[in-house]
Amino acid sequence: MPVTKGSTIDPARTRATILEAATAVLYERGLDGIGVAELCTRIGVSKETLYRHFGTKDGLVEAMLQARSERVTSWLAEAAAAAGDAPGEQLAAVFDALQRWYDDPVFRGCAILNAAAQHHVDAVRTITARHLGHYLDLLTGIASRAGAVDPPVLGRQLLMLVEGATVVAAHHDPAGAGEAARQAALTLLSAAARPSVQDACS
Amino acid sequence: MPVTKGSTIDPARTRATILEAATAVLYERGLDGIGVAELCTRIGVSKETLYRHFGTKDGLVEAMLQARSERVTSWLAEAAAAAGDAPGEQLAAVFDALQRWYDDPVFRGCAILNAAAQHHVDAVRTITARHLGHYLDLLTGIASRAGAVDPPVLGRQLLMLVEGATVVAAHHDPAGAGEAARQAALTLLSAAARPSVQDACS
DNA sequence: CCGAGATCGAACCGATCGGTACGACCTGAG
DNA sequence: CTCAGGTCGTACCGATCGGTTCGATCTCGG
Repeated sequence: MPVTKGSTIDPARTRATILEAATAVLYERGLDGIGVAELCTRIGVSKETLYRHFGTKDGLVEAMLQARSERVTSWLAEAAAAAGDAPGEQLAAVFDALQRWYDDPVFRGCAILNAAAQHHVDAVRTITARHLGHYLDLLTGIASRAGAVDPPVLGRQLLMLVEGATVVAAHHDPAGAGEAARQAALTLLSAAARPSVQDACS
Repeated sequence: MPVTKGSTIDPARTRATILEAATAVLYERGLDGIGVAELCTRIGVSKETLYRHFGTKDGLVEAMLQARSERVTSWLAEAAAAAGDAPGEQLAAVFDALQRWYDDPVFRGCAILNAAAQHHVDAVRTITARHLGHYLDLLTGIASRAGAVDPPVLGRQLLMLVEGATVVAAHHDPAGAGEAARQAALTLLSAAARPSVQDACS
C-alpha cells in the first residue's frame, strides 16, 4: 500500500482503497452500525479524503454496493462458465460456488440485500433490484439453454432458490444449504425440460 | 381505543397498543430509521410510558419481533390447516397466503429478516433463527406427510422457496412470486414423493 | 374522598451523528 | 524551485440520538 502521506501517486488508487476497505467494514458492522469517524480510522483515511471522493456517506454506500454487485455477479457468471456447456453442470456450479461463500466465517448474508433491508434510500433499492435482475438473467439463460418450456418462470424459481439458500445460510444454518438448493434446482431443471409428468395441478 | 388520559383501565392494554403501533411504524421506516421521540408521537404515547413498559428501544424491538414471529407463524400454519389434509393442497395454500401478503401495498419483506440484517444484537439473531426454525417445522411436517424420502431435506428446500419468494417479491417484483414458488414447491414435492426419475446426478 | 399508580408533555442530559474547516505536510509536474 | 493539489489530523458545528426526570393530570380501588 503505497499510501505514504500527502499526495498519493494516484487519487484513483485512494478511492479504490477506500472502497475496498469500507466494503469489508460496513459488511461486518452494518451500514448504520459504524459512524464515519470510526470508519475512517479503520480504513486508515481522513474524513476529508473520504468526503472529497464520495461526497456523502450515502454516496460511499451506493458506490460500494454498485461495485459489490458487479463483482459477485461476474464471479457467479464465471463459475457457471467454467463448468462447461451443459446447463445442469453450470447450475450445479453456481450453487457450489454459493456454498463456498456460505462457508466463509465472515459470511453474513448478501450485503446488497442487507443494505436494502435497512437503508430506505431509493438509490439503494434501485441497485438491489438491478442486482437481482442480473442474477435472473444468468439463471434464465441457463434455463433457456436447458430447453425449459418456460425459461423466464424457471429462471425466477431458480433465483428464489439462490436467494432463499442465502437467507437460510445466513440466518439459520449455512451447512449444506448450497447442496440442498442445488439438488432442488436440478430437480426443477429436469422437470421443466421434460414436462412429461403432470406439473400443472389446478 | 379507550386510552383517554392518565391511568388507562389496563396497563397491559397500553403495552399491547404500543406493540401493535410500533410494529407498523418500525416496519415502514426501519429500526434505525426513526428515533424514539418521533416513534412515540406517531404511536401516541409518551416516552416515559414506552420506557416503563419495554425498558429500552432494543427491548421494544425484541418484544415486537417475538410477537410478530408468533403471529405470522400461526397465520401460515392456519392457512395450511384450512386447506384440508392433502399435503399438496396445504403447501399450495401456504404460497397462496404468501402471495396475498406480497400484494399488500405496504409489503416490505419479512420484518424479522429485515431486522436481523440491520440489527447486530444477539437477541434479534436468536429470534430470527427460531423464526426460521418454526417455518422449517411446518414445511418439514408437510414433506413428511407427503411421503418424501427425506423430509428434513425437502423441508429445507421448501423453506428456501418461501424465503426466496419473499426476497424476490420484496426487492424485485411481487407479481406472481407466490405462484411461481408454489409451482416449484409442488414439483419438488411430487419428485421427492415419487423418486422414480433419476434425481441424484453425482 | 383519598391515595396508589399510570400516563402525559416537556425539559433536560451526555453522547454520537454526518459533515465542514483549517493548518500542516508531502509529492509530482512544470 | 515553485506551485497545485491530494492527504492528514484535529477541532468544530448543529442536529439528533437513546434515555431520564419531573410536575401535572387522570382513573380506579378501597
